Amino acid sequence: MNTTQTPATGSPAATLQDIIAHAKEYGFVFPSSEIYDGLQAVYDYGQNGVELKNNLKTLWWKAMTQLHDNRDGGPVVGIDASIFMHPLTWKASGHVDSFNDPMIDNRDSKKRYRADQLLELKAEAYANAGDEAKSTALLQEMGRLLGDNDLEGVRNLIIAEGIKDPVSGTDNWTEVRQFNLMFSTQVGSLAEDASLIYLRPETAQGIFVNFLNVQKTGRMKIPFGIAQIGKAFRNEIVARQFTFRMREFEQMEMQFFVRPGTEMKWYETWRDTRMKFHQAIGLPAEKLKFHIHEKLAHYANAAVDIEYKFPFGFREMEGIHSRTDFDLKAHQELSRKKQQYFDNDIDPATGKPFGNYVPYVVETSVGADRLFLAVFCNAFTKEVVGEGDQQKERTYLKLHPALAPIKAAIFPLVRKDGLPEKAEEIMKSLRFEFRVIMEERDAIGKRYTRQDLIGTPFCIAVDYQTLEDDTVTVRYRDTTEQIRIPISELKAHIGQEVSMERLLEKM
RNA sequence: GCGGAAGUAGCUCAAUUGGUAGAGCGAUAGCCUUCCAAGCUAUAGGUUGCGGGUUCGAGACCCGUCUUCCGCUCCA
Repeated sequence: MNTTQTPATGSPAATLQDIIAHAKEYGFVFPSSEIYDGLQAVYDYGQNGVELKNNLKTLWWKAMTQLHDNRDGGPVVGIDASIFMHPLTWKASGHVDSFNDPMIDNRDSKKRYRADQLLELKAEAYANAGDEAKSTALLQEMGRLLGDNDLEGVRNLIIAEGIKDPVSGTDNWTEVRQFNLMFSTQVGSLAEDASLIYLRPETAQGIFVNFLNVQKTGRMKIPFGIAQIGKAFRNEIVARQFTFRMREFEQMEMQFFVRPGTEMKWYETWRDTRMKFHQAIGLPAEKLKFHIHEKLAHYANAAVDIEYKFPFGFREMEGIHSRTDFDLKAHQELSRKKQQYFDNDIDPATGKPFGNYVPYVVETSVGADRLFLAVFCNAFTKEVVGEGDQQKERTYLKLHPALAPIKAAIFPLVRKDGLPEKAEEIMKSLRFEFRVIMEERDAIGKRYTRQDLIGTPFCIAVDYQTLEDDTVTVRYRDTTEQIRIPISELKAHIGQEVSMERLLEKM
């Protein structure tokens, strides 16, 4: 896997290591707090990475909100909910109860067990042997220890009870660990008054708890959607593969509220809409596929992933879930606030309005960091160019111009005779429209290459002819070919290609 | 979590048996220059991931630790 192969295209295959090295070397992704040896599974975006990521987020936002209005099946509006939420939120969502298990490993068998289940089995054995008192006492002791979060006590109890691993037959246990999905912190400036809250493990709940706020204040009619981009936090058991699985990550989620019974139609619609998005931004169809979930989460009645072929294989990039009315119903029960919608549309079956109901929800959830990684991997290109002795390797980022961090670089051919001044004039006229930079140092070939490495789609060269007739050459990144056009046409010419509109039109 | 590999300048990598840490590229400043990383000059940049040990002496050997990659495992 880590050997460099030469596929039929003549380009050496890019490995994840090449991509990680490139991402760091050219200011896209840095390991977090690297000067302190980094922090596992946490990364920072650099000066170019943040531009690319922002472009992806903007594009998603526009694709969701601008392209879906009330004339188009169902509008989508956005919100920005806070990361802190009332602790009961996570009780309602199921995150507190489902992901708080005390785990213990046996060092000899390498098997992992739930510590509470081991003790329950032992208690059951006592009960079966007729010693009800001992069984009850054990369960009570376990309950007390778990209640106090005394994990060492739980381990001691397991050993004291002589519980052995059924596989290895030994009691060579590791310490008991709580595999908390969620990060917790305290709210309250005084320690004794502080209460425990969580950093959200998904952005979806911020949408659910605001469902009625948006519906009422926006006079929204079902079906409609609420979109949100925001950070979420999860303690991953195994954090691996660069930015693919991070502890702090950014989600781009949209919850689409529908009339019960219509959810499968909308599920299919959104599944196809989202696939089109990924293809429109330049991810090739052969590197994308659907993966249907066989095992469904506690809240879903249908689920499919859109997977991208990363250098380490096909992996989930986006999930489309039919979440039923699970979340709104759970919030309704726990908060005792109705999460219902009165549907005035006439039901053709009865001739009466559909009436009150808790809406069903179709969710699309894509990881901004995973989308970034997919786009970055796909753009990373190594090509052998030239012939014979002139042959050399060329590396560049084949990013769609609308996604590139910098849209155009302006180079005076030489640093004299007024060319730098002319170049600066052009730069200043273009920078109101898009991100441009000017470079005058070093040989022009080197300047072209530097821009190739960060994916700048256009390089504008100012030469002596420019001084005579106000034309410049525009060099295309992917082909290195050049055309000569008047300065007055630059804005329109480049603007056309770097515009997000061209991408949105394809969706 | 288990097993394997690695960590030396911004990057890629050297450094014989344990004996003064180097090169290329890149970067920066200046000069030169009419188009694809290739001219000239100068400069900066390293307690060899971190901590301990062995030794007269450790980049190298030993222990621990952190980080990364690969394979398995896990992932509502």
